[in-house]
Amino acid sequence: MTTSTLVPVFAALGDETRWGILVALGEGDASASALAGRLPVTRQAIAKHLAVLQEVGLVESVRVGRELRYRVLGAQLSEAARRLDRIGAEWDRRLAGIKRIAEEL
Amino acid sequence: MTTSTLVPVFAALGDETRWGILVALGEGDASASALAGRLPVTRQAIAKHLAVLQEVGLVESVRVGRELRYRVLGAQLSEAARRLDRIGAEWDRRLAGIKRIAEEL
DNA sequence: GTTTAATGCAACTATTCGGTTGCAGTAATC
DNA sequence: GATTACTGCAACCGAATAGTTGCATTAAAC
Repeated sequence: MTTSTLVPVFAALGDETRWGILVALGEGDASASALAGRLPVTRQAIAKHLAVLQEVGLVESVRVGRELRYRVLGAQLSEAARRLDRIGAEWDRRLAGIKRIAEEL
Repeated sequence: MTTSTLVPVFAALGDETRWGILVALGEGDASASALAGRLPVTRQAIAKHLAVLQEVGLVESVRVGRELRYRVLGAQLSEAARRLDRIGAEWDRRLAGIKRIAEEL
């Protein structure tokens, strides 16, 4: 159960502004400047958030002329979801086992 | 797509120590004091983390004599995973749509 | 080539957060 | 009832973080 790379992903997802960015990017790829026009924070704040999101692989960037466009990587979200679900299921299995043992006493 | 209650859950999951607590609780229910014996932080630090985890519904507590035992709620993890997966799939669908439109130009 | 519009970098601030120590309260146990 | 062992609360500290402003840089557009 390697949670090594998983924890930073959740940390990245644990911020409202970053979700605002992800949702905005869901409408289509956009640059930090473009996003700044839609969200109530400065371009620089958004650039920092995008760096965090890119660091954990939730977005990727592509140069288009003089702008840097960002794209959401939905597959990475699904991957994190899959791993989380397996951990949750494992815990339920163990708890069920513990409960069964307790009831047999 | 109500992410309202979801974001704090991810914030809670974005900390290594809290994962340590969750994993330890996976071995069986335990009190903050008991967990302090297994993890490299003080009982009070663990108590704070447990409060965070309980706040977002990832653990629940039960009084047993003079101790407060905590239990992991794996189903909550799975629920969060399910919601995350749906969001990821939705984004992939949108991106595929955008890509298709772009290719048709 | 000058202008324009984007990104990159740096410094600074306020707040949050993870952690600690210390002590008060409370409920079993003997 | 005194002791023991757990929880609860509060103050404090350092580091990280979310945000800002300001300026330098770079590349397109005219």
